[in-house]
Amino acid sequence: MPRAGLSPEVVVAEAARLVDEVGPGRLTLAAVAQRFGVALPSLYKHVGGLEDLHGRLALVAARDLGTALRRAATGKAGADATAAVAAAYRSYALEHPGRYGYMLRPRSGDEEHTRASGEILEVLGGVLAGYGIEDPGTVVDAIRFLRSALHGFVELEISGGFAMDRPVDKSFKAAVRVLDLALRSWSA
Amino acid sequence: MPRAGLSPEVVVAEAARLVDEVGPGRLTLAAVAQRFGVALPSLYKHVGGLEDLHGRLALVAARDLGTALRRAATGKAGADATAAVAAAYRSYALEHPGRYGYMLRPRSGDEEHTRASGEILEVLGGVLAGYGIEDPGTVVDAIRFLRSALHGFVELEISGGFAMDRPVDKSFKAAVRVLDLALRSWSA
DNA sequence: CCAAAAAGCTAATGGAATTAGCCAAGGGTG
DNA sequence: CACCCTTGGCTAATTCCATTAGCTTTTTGG
Repeated sequence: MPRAGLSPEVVVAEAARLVDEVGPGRLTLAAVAQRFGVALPSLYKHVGGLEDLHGRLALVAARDLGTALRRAATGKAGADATAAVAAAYRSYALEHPGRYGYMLRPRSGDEEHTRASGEILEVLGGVLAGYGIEDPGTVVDAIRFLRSALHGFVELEISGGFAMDRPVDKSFKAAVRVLDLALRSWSA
Repeated sequence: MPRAGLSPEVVVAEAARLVDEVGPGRLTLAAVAQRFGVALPSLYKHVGGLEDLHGRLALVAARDLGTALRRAATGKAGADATAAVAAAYRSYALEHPGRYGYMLRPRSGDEEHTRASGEILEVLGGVLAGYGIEDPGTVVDAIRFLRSALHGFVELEISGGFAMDRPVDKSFKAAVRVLDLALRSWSA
């Protein structure tokens, strides 16, 4: 029997692809194994089980989203930065709805996930810097608000929560506009 | 064997209580049956299965949240209404994190859920009316923005996404303040 | 009082996760 | 080159859950 060439990274990457297709909550080790043409228990040589796999997906999502946001934000400031980061956030979530759904459910005590999340927050903090928001408490409030709006929007969009007869793109544009507005006048 | 006095409503209510305790994704028919001291298959006399139960929880959540918001909004306008509705939204989600997690995952084609969601949107629309937002497209945009911010905030809070050293209450107050600000200047 | 619907039950099936333990592949060392 | 031992696959067995089928008892309405 030739070997399948698995590794934790390969397994997680395939699981991520799979979950983006079938949706979060429908990820099974059985389906992952099938994709590799491998028996289910073989996966346990690379990941610790289903829970562990979920946690690894959370890490992948947080990391990839963080780098996407970082890329989008570089060289921009103010409204430009807000728009670019928001668009990147939405794009990532829409293109990877499965893994995105796991992002907020890391393995408890996952150091790396904490770091990856910190990267996301740092990018958002960088956006805020362009608005002259300085006071530490205020920065946290603004980051939380920005993240809430972005997360809420994409999750509602992914789950089909925007059923009214109006292009979601337009609503997103409007949301970005008003986010910029809110940030500009935050200190006031 | 005496009867357990089950009914669809009773089963769903108990499942809702259970899922608020154990968290969404950890709801099993086995656990529900155990709560009633009943064999698992007995539940199938009242609900159509696990998927069906999920959908019913989604309906309960949408309905209850809708009435909570409606109550909070009555007799208020402008910033008061925004604050009251936002607080009610957050309270409901924090007190019922399990069922809240199912709210956006109705059985496909569930008429009643659509109606219940419509009630929520109507309340939010009522809040917007107090800000003089009139243009239909704009109203939809604003409703979506408001809902995104609220949903995103409570979901991040529930999932432990607010780890930074700052009381979440303060951040929520700030979010409500800036939401009011955004709505006031939406037309501008 | 009886019949039939409703509400429980047990039994059987199937799928998924997990654990244990076996065996071959293949890489490094003598 | 041969050997060993780590690694990565396998099968088998267990457990848990969901689901379906079919039986029995309760309840209720005529």
